[in-house]
Amino acid sequence: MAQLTYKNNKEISLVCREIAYFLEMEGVAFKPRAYEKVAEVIFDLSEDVFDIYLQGAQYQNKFGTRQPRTAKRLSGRFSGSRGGLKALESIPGVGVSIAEKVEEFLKTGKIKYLEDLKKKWPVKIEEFMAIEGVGPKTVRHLYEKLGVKNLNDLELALKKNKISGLEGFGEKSQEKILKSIEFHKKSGGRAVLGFIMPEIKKLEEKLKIIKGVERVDIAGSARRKKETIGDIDILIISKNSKPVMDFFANMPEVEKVFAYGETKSAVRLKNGLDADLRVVPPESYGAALNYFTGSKEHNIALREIAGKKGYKLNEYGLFKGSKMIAGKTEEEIYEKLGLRYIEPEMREMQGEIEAAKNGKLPKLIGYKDLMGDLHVHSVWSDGSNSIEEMARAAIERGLGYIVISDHSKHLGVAHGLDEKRLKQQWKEIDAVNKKLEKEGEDFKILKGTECDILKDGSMDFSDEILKQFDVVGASVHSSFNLSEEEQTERIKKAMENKNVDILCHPTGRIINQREPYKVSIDEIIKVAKETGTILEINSFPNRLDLKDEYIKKCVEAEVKMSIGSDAHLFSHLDCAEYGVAQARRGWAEKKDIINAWPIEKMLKMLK
DNA sequence: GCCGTTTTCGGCCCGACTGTTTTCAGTCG
Repeated sequence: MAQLTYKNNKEISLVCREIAYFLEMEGVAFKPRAYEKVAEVIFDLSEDVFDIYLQGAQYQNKFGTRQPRTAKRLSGRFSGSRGGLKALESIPGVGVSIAEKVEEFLKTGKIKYLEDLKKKWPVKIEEFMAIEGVGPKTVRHLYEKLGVKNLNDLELALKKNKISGLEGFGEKSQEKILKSIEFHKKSGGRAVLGFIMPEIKKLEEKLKIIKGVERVDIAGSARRKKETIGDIDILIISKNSKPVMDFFANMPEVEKVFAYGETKSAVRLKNGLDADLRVVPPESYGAALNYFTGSKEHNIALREIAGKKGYKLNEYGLFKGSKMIAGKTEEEIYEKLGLRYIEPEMREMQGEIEAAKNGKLPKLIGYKDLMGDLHVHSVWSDGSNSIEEMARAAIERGLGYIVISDHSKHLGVAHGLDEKRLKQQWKEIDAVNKKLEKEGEDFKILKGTECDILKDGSMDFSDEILKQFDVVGASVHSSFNLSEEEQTERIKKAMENKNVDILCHPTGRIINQREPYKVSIDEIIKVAKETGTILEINSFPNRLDLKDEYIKKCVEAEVKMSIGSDAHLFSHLDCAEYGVAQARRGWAEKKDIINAWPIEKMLKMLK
């Protein structure tokens, strides 16, 4: 095989997307959608396309019985894959032609087809696509008429007032594009769901009390519980939409109104987020909720299924001819399509449609299933509340146990505990336990630690100390920049310690702030299985570490996980909700999460 | 360009809103 250049999925996804844009620009029918679809699939793929091309083998079962076309054409029957073109074609949406282009990209770092398009249209297409309201057709128009090739050119043309004179463009178009560019320059991407949720709930409450509003639902990626959201989608049931729209567009939180219609409005809020509002009548509630929840790809798949059954699905209902056969609830729509009901957190085109068809959907862990919290801090290290305060807050939330897991001495900035203070802390835990027991509380505080994994993989406490804890968590808090091999070895060594029960926030990422450290997650999962180490789903809103696709891998590998709030303040205990959401996005059931179990069973699972 | 419980041709999700039109194309979700 010729020398290959490594390309990650993002890069491959991007070139497919670029091709899609250029074809769209040329007005080519259907092809753009084909490339776009592949771009999305590859972007979301957890395996590297590069690896699939090289090996292909273990990848085969992921998409079930899907057979590559070339294989069938060449030999009439599929004879297993060892990578190459055939393996690429087993990726959904990839056929002969796209497989060849991906291969070319891996072999030469370029795709002639795309290079030719770029020569023909020397514009920075992906730059333009980030601008709200500008699509491929507009780009073509601007290039042909004004020679605009990039955002700088566009800004210049706008400032010189050149756009509004063009055919099909007026004053407002010019204004709109200029505003979009300005916003794009200062906007910082997506908001962390757990951080923005309080504001969303406030908004929801405000809308609920408008006269005539029967129901308000937050849909979109917030309902799917994505880690971050790009905008807020709100669905309202009301027979009279006008007052709702008026209220919405005139709220003090609104900075700018993009669209104002009878059933649909869109605004930008002062906090920088966009909010879309849709008002529908009660009989369409389920259809609208389904449509507005997404994901877009999931919706498209549903509509395709509807189409094949001779139905039509839109946000108003499921129709056979002009007769509505479902729409009031989401459940009846799925049922009429021959599918089991799919929870919002799973609607990401990760095989849920297939599973719903075959009755193989998991019974996801529920938001009320947690019986304890395995990751709680106190004033003993960097927390803000006492052990007793944390315990009482946990009791209020219906939990039966918490693990006080303060930092170890190596983490000086967090006031980590040394052996001496540790002994004192244990005394306090015993005392509070006794006090609570006297009060008749059925609650237990467990002695734990979030012990640093040192650079060489050894632990910050000796085995002699570690074995005295009820629960030992181990975390990487330093030396983030090791090579993947070194970091993986370091963590493996910690997991192999017979006293280490839980690997905390296994990849160390902080959303919108810090990339994960380089580590082989597959290796970690393998070692977790071998050593019986639990992997944590850290629930803090900007950690959510493990992420959903890794959770799914754990579920498949039968590696057990824990959900920890990582609370540094009693109110942070509520963050566990986001950990559960994350677990649900990773298809986890109660059996996969050890703190959804009673305390005795949970403790037995530890080393 | 991809795909198949309408299988190797002939389809491809669907509707709202905007701006510039006077019936529609472009964009978005």
